[in-house]
Amino acid sequence: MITIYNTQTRSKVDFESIERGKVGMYVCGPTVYNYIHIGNARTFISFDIIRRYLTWRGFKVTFVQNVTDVDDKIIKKAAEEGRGAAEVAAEYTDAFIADMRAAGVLDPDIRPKATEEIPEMIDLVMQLIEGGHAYAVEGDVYFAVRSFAEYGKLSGRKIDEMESGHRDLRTSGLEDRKRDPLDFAVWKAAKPGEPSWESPWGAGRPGWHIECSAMSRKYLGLPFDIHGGGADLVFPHHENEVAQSEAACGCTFANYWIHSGMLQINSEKMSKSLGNFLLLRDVLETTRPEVLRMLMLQTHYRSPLDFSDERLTEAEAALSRIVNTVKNLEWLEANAADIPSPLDIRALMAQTQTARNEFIAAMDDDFNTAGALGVVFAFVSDINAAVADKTLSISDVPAIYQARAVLVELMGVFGIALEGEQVEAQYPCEVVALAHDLAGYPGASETQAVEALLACREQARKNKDWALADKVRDGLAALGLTIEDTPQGPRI
RNA sequence: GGCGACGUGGCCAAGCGGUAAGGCAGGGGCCUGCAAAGCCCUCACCCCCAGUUCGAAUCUGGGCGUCGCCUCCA
Repeated sequence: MITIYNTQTRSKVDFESIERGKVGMYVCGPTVYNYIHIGNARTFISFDIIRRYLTWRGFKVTFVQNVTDVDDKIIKKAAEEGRGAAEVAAEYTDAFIADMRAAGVLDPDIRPKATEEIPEMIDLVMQLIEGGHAYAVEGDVYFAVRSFAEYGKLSGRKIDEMESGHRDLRTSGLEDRKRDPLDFAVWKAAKPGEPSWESPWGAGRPGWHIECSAMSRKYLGLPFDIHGGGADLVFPHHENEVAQSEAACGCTFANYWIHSGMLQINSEKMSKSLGNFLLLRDVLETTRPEVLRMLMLQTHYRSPLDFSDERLTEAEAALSRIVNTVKNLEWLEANAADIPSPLDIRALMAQTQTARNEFIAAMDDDFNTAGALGVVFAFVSDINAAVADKTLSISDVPAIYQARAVLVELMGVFGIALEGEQVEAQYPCEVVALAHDLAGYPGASETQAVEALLACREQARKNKDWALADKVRDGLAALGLTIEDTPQGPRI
């Protein structure tokens, strides 16, 4: 059973998807007015790992991430640069997608753009007005927070407390048009020169919050399973999404709210004023994406994560420990000799099994990547110790192969590909997982050992490593097993 | 002022009532032509105080400290 910390209940709860075996997931994407920064990357990588894990655990995940391509900041940027807002948005949308791919983040299944979903947003606004949850004022439309009794339930705030404690709610004249200072715009009247769409309230554009409400509803339906984003979006963005969506449909919006912690640089908040604002693309100039991921894996996704060059260096060293072990195992497989074995195969296979189980236990517990990574390292130590200074026998190859396959598989769940050619355990992992599950994996059965051995030989043949392939065949022959190569593959 | 999070070895970090994972760095040894990698050993009374309990890093209360959100923000 997977447990997830739900922001709304502020507790870890068992995860049950709405539809058995399927998960609908929505993660707020960026507003494309600049290249994304390393903090954005933390959030997106966190959810990439969550998505990969759910997929690996057997869920069919539908992952939706929007691009907010119409917004005040984009308009401002365009004005500064003397060009169109659409042009600015298009440039940074492309850059965003390129940056995500460079960081090893899988593409979402659906990546809606706000500007292409305007009719759905207008529909939603109309619904809110009809339901008495929103009102139009001179071309603007505001959501009436007092009309939604549960306003504040996600972020744990109460309307009255917010108003009494709020600093400067009534400073601008604009606020007077609202019935309540906390009411927020769901539709904004266009000023001259701004991008706009026709609507029942005149030319204008959608408010930020309504975009996500409309797009998530359209592509996932309500309610859906998981809504995610950075912790700084809890209020007001997500709170407002809940209010709009639930006021309109009269149902629950999202069952689980997952928020990733903020990234800090050298223990300080990242901000332009502090001069410590790091773009993802700049970091990736000098850092491999696996190393960045490794750094992020070492901290739980909900905790603040401190980013620094020192930590990057440490992450690189840590990763190389795993890589070295994989390389070592590859070498051992290729150089197994026809001699009596000094290796305790059963122990190694049991450790492989334990590692896989404990990895799952850690990840099932609210995606505890740091704990899971600890399991991986413990496994690496087990392997290294088992194999240290030994000349291995042909008969050890299945156990070695399995250990390596699982190591690669588990790191693959994190989105770190250790190597791709020899072991077919690189992502998509669900295929591998399925195969293992069907075989009652992991176990130490002869059948599996033989299968692993056959796979090994096939790989060797593919690499035209005839010496190794023949060694495997001879080794099996010595055990009384004869391999026959058929058009469908090897058979015993 | 309101809401919330956190404080574990030199650094990072898991831990969710039963006697401190893991990584990085450091020290000693082994292996090695040298090195790298690796192996073995070594390095913590978990911010302070009080309480609950047979037993607490883990629960409760009170301190001290750090940070985040409350405004656009991943």
